[in-house]
Amino acid sequence: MPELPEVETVRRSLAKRAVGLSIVNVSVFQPSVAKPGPYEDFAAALRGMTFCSFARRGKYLLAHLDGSVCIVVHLRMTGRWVFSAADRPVPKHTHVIMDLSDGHQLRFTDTRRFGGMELVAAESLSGHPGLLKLGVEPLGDDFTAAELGRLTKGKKSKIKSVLLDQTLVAGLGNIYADEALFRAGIHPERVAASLEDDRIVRLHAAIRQVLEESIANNGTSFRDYVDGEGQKGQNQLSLKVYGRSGQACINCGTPLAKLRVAGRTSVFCPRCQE
DNA sequence: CGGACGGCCTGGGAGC
DNA sequence: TGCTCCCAGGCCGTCC
Repeated sequence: MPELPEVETVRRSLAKRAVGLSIVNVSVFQPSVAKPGPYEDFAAALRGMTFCSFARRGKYLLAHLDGSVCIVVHLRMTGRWVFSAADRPVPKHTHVIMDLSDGHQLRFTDTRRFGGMELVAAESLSGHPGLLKLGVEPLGDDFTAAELGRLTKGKKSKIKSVLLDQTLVAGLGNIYADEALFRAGIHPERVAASLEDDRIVRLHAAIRQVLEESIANNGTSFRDYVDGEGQKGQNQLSLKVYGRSGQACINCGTPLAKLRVAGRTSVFCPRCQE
């Protein structure tokens, strides 16, 4: 499940490999993932353009071309965007292939087809409906403990819901929300407004810590995630609660509990988190 | 406002 | 072995 650290890892690998290369040809095999349609126009518009830079906002990947156009990519659950040798076998569920000027290819593959790419003019980027509503970048300077305090103030919803709300903090998903709450000792169902100042400070630090650690480990490859060169990450080895329901808490040995919060499975320690 | 739920999709695993 | 069912969870839309 690509969340902020995974998207950031893809961004870094693609920036390393694809910046400076231009698009020779675009093949679209699944029109619904290439917007706006018709896909022939999508392909034609990209032909001849050069990748200038790769940016990230929340879980969105932004590929800037020629300073005038941006490919807005969201990997959702199972999306992959991989720089590949052209003679490597094309994986099942590959929906878009871009042939690059050095003979390599950029391949967009997405088993479940929740993800996709959208061509947006640079001047319209700030008005993109997905990007427009995004909240603060959790690794940016604007995300302070005081800011987290403002975001939770008066919120009657559960803290897990707040952390997953992309319009408040952009980039956390189920894995890092659970991991951050565990490190901060906070129960996922705690009402956000009820958190004491010291808990907010701990949570703020925990969020940045779990994201930074995961980026350092090239992301979490629990199921489908790979980076921009098809490599798995290593952060799954550092997870303390996600996917460990029923196993012993690393702090106190209590079996980790599982609960459905905000429609998602939440794993936590019933003793360490309150 | 907040929460619950369905829809979008496929594959892997459990259970029979 | 093979069938059915459930689950994985990002985001949007709808409804209460």
